Amino acid sequence: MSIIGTMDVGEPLSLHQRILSDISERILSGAWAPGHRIPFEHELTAEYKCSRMTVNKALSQLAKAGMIERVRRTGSFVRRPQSQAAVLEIHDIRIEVEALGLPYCYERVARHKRRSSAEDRALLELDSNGPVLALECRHFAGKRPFAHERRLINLAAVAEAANEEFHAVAPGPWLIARVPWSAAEHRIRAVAADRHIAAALDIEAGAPCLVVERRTWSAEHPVTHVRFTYAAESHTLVARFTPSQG
Amino acid sequence: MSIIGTMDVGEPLSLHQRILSDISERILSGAWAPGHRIPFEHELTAEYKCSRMTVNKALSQLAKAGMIERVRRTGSFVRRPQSQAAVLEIHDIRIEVEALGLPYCYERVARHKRRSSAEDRALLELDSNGPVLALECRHFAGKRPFAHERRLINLAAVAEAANEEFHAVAPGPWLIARVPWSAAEHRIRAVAADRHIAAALDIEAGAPCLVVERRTWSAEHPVTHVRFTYAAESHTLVARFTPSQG
DNA sequence: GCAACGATTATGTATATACATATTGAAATA
DNA sequence: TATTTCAATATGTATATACATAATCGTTGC
Repeated sequence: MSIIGTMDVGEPLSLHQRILSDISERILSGAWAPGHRIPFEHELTAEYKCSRMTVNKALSQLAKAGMIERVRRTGSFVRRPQSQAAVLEIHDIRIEVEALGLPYCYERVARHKRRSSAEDRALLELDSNGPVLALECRHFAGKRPFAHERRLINLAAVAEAANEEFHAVAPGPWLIARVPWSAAEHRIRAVAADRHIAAALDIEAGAPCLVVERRTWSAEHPVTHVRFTYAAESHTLVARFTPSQG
Repeated sequence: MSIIGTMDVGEPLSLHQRILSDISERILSGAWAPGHRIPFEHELTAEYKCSRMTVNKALSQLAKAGMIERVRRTGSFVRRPQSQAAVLEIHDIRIEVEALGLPYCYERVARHKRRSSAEDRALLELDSNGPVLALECRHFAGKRPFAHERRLINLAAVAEAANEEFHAVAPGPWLIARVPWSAAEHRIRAVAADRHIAAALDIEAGAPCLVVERRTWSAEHPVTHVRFTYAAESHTLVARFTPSQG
């Protein structure tokens, strides 16, 4: 799946693809258990009647994906699944709402430009007290509030944000279209709604909420920190697996 | 990072690695913005004084990773980051607890073997009413309950589980060591603790909790469904980024 | 018996080459 | 002018080859 890419049954697979899917299928089905030595390159060369380079490319890819481990002079071995790594797709909120079949609506609640406070610097992992833009927004699914957004943008990294009101466009898509980001860190946790959040999401204070925080860097520079808060009933994150690697 | 692998500065990079890191660095830094046409293979061949095959392998890898898009006769182009995909590592609870520097302790609360009920079949996505093993466990960090586990195991897929009491070993590691799994789906959400969970985790009823549910398949067969519940203060999931793909 | 050494072997990396394939752009034709 | 055709071009895939590198095995020498 993830490693192999989509397998169109119709078209003729390339040799590379065929070797890849054959082997990973045998591993994932359990036919070749963890620790099993898979055939040597020269054996696969014979089996598939192709050059060693072709086999090598496929096995190297499986090794990079973490499904097998290769050791010189000894052979290639099926690795046991180690960590339960999953790919979590965190989409734009508009897309999530529209996937529910509900009309999406966005509201900018507040916008402040200021010198970064100590708290701002902690959230952004910023050294200097340069200017930041603080935003508060709400995202609606139909009439109901779907998510609350509290965001800081480092104006040293994204100067043009200072001229944007964010009345019509949400800061998330605005930033994605503009800033190539190179790293991000997400933190996901459950919290009880404080009064402010409860009012914004139209729920009871103390009700459980899902909080997704994201910090984004672009080439070493902190770009933005955002905290999304969802009412418990409104939202579930779904992560699809990947089987491999340690 | 994810695509490039760890970059040891000390050792001499292979040409392949050098091309890969050079190009992705230029993309991630923003020097080559989304839509930008990166040099043709024959130009890179000249720049790095290597064969086209070497360049091709590197570019193919970047394309597979979703950083660039390649179109014949036209060139290769930097893709814009589309979805905020993040890799969420869901480790074994013992490892998480020990990472906190606390002693880990496991308790099996209950164990029932039964024909699958309608609810069981819904959770496992099972068709037939074959036998299942229902387990309830608690995981401790020091003296405090850290997580509550409620698990169903499909005995049709893992018959040997019927003979295991799970007194000494937690079902998670036991299964991982035995069953090669090929797919998993995670659902993450916030809930209020009901009375049962509240008692198990030693928190107030109604307190916010983080719930991680996982369904696992092995070669088309449902293997297990597990629901972990964490008290809000005790746990934060951390997901690291990946920049690319659509 | 044990350490040192070299031969063997499987993988790692790179090259030159060949031909297939998709797309563009210009020339030829209707 | 509109359409078809064809050559040029960049990528896609595969081959044969070469040499490097790491680990193992068997032999030799102490």
